Amino acid sequence: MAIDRKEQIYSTARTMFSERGYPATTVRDIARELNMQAGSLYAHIGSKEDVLWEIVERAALQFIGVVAPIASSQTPPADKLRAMVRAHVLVVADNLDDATIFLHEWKFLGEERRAWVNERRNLYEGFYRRVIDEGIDSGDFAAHTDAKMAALLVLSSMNWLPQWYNPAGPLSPEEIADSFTQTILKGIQAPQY
Amino acid sequence: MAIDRKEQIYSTARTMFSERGYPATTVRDIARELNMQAGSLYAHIGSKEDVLWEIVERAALQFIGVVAPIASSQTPPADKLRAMVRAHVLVVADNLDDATIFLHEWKFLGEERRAWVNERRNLYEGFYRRVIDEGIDSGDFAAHTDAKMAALLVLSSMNWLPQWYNPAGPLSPEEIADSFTQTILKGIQAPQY
DNA sequence: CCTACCGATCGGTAGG
DNA sequence: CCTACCGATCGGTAGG
Repeated sequence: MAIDRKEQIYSTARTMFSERGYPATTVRDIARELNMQAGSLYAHIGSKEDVLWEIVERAALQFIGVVAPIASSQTPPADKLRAMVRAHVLVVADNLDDATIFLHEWKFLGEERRAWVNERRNLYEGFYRRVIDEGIDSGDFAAHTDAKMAALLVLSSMNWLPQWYNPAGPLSPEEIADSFTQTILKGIQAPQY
Repeated sequence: MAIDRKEQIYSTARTMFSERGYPATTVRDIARELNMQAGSLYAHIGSKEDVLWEIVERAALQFIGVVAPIASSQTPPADKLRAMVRAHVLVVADNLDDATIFLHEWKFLGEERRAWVNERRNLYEGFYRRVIDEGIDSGDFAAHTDAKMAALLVLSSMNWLPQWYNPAGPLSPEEIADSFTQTILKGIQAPQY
């Protein structure tokens, strides 16, 4: 059984960055949890920021990797949006700490890395904006729908999820996703004749 | 013109706590901005945490103070919810830094103060849960509405607002509030006969 | 992975 | 409000 020290360091960092935040977590906190000396960490990591970066980058690519194929598929807009939100919520539920760090700790990265994150965020948000535009064009969603605001409503509910979601709670990720999308879809759907 | 040093310190702290976060802001950062020595701050403040506390407490009381009267008024549920969200968004728009700090930096307070914040949060969220319950009872909202999830949708959109709202942007606070509540209200309204 | 340590910086205080 | 300073701690490195 290969005990991968590097994985342990990242796992501990994930928990601590998520709970206390990046600046309030010290390399000594991480080392202590693993019964190591602070300096010994640097046999496995480049810097504290490198650890944050790897977590953030991984999370960004995971969200995009899961949602992009759905966004570019040929599916009716309402079904597509439902599938995207569901995929997103499942990733969050399985990677709560990564999602929290991705949403709140990326600002402590250096300038270049921060710029990279911003690009991916815009890309990701575009997926949602576009499905809603598709729905307006196809007549599935009401013509007066403000695509930007509707996308923001979807993204807000997903981004706030890590703050309250409890894996031990009564609601499954699927139920949460369905509840949100059901209300929002009904809220933006075109009048039925 | 009385230059209130204490107010200047709090004003600077508000900006910095909001932008960099509490742990990443040092008392020397605040002092430097005001052309003071770090030690001189302590003629006006008790501790760094006291400054955070005063900001968080003030924000909490402001949100509750503005929304509670509406929540307890005799108004049709849909109108009431609209008015509550509008009041909330106006407070956020006028106090962006306080809202950000209230939402994200309160966890760096000591245990007692953190508990106080948690109580007010629950109280505040209850206002929204209850209006939605009222609407379900009165038949204004669909009987199958999940009040908890609907309230969460409202609160999520409001809580994410400080992350993207731009006072120089094209949307007024009223327009933002109306857009969100319009979609959500339509999403949870009872079928019309 | 440890010992030992670096320069820098932290929140805060004493004494004017 | 400044000077001068406190003990503690920070991220990180050298040299084994």
